[in-house]
Amino acid sequence: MDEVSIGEFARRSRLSVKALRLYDELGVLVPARVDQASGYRYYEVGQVEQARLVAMMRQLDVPLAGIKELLGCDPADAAQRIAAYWQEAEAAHRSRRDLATYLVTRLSGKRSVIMYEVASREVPERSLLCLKRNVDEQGAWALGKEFVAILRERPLPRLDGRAGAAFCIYWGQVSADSDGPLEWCKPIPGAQATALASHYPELSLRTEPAHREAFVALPAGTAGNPMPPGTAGNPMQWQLASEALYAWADEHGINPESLDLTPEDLGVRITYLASGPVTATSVPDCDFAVPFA
Amino acid sequence: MDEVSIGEFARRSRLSVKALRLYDELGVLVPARVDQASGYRYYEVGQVEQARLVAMMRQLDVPLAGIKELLGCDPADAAQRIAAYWQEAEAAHRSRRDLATYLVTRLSGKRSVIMYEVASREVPERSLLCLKRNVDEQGAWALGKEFVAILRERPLPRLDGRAGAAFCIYWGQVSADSDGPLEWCKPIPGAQATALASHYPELSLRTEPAHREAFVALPAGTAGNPMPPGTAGNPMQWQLASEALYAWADEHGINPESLDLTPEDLGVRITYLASGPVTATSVPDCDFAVPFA
DNA sequence: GCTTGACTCTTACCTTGGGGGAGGCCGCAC
DNA sequence: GTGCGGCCTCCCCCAAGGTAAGAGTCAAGC
Repeated sequence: MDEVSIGEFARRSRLSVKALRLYDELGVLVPARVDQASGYRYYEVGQVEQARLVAMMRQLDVPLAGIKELLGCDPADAAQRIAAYWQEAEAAHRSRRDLATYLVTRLSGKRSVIMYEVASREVPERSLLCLKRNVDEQGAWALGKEFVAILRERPLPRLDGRAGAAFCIYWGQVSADSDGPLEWCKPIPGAQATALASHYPELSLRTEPAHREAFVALPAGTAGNPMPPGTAGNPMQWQLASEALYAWADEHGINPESLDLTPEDLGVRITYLASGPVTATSVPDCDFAVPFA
Repeated sequence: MDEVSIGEFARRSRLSVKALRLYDELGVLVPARVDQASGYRYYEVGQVEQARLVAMMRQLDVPLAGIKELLGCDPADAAQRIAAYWQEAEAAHRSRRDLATYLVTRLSGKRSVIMYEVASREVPERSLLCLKRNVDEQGAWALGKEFVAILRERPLPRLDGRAGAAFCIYWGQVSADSDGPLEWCKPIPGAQATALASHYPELSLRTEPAHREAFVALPAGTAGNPMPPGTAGNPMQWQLASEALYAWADEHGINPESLDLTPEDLGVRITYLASGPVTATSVPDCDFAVPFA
């Protein structure tokens, strides 16, 4: 018989007996036969391959529920999903690497560590088409998608580069339990503002006064970046950005209080600089801006 | 007063109230004052900085016990330890990246994926100075250190390159619960074997018959590499290596059974090719070899 | 001074992916 | 028949919190 006991199977698959029993219970890796009387689990030798697959995925920290799913779908599909999963893991790792670098540098005695380059820009008075709503962490994603969808429905005159880039403002803390308003904005040419706005009944038109902003460019592909940054995965990146802004303000003799930055990062504007469409997989570049007086 | 309640402190530090209470309990981050009557925790505003430090370290997956330690020692020391910790994390990540690549490639339909280059070599009859002992996962490290220390006590004629490189053989499974013998070996010139051996009473002398070995070079800096590979952190790398060896055997018409490789990787020889001394921080290159008939 | 609502306290249970052990069967060799 | 090792289930344990329940506290408004 090419049937082996759980202990033998554990040796061959390099999984622990304990893990195998758990995988059985969760339906991730079920023994070929379970003796009715004794409850003994018997695995077929051929199952070793699948067991090794499970072991590898666990090594990649794929949760067991995910592994179960992946084993269920066809290999090519699974490959694609693992690749996507790994891309996320890579992004998270890069993000953590930034943080580690910052931490080590700062603890080494450097007084203010500049991880991100800060710059300031003048923003002229401009007209904005806005979509503002109270959303929580889940809704943040959806709101951004909705906004993009509305804008894409009807054509809009192109504004060059950053001038035309959409951005969103975090008016309140956006997290699982607090749904502070989130406002998506798209600058439009002032001359045609009223005319254009009438094409978008879902959006409101407002005029933003001229002001100055300090901003940092956030590296592309950092975890949590694609969408609700600070909401999704990566408050640390925000923290590094804030830190950079405070250091910059300090250096340029700007009163940190006049910097419109609360500990909760209210009023922060994230501008999405993606040239292509923002999809679930694309990772737009973005910058983190704060107006100041 | 620059004293704030736990909720306010949570907002400023971006930590959850629950986490703060846990950190208090574990002594990682203790409030400046706890009201005797009400049990309310009050933090000083100045503690925010330390709280953010904790948050960052947690983001890097430093365990709370480790954070507590790091907060205790001086910043420069902490910086160094975090840097070391991060180097390990980087190594682990590279190792997982290899695994992800392998997994995706294999699931994409490639029949045999060669992650590591396999080659074979003729090993002539040679004399070995050996230290063999039953050790478990903890002891594996210690045994290697002991071996190196013994050899370094007294001079030994230099053998060039791989010919002289020390290696260790896993005669039994080395893990937390099974302490299969581990044997460290250093090849010495046959002519002077007996004379040399008399200088090392702690080591035994044996002659290894001529044989052929299939081997793969393992990338440097992979987690678990530095020392007890397969014992410490990284069975997956062994699995990829085994996989590569099996594929190679198949390709070269070698009966896999004649390959001296069990599912438990018994008899595997790890050769350490580090040119410098093997220390706690150096990460030697190594290869994974299996004799075959 | 009282009420109300927001805040905080403790306690206890849930999560993921197992590790460890106790107490009880099972099977095989001698 | 008697070990001995392997296997079973059941229960408790870990990190690092999240969530809920029930009770006590604080501070603002009236």
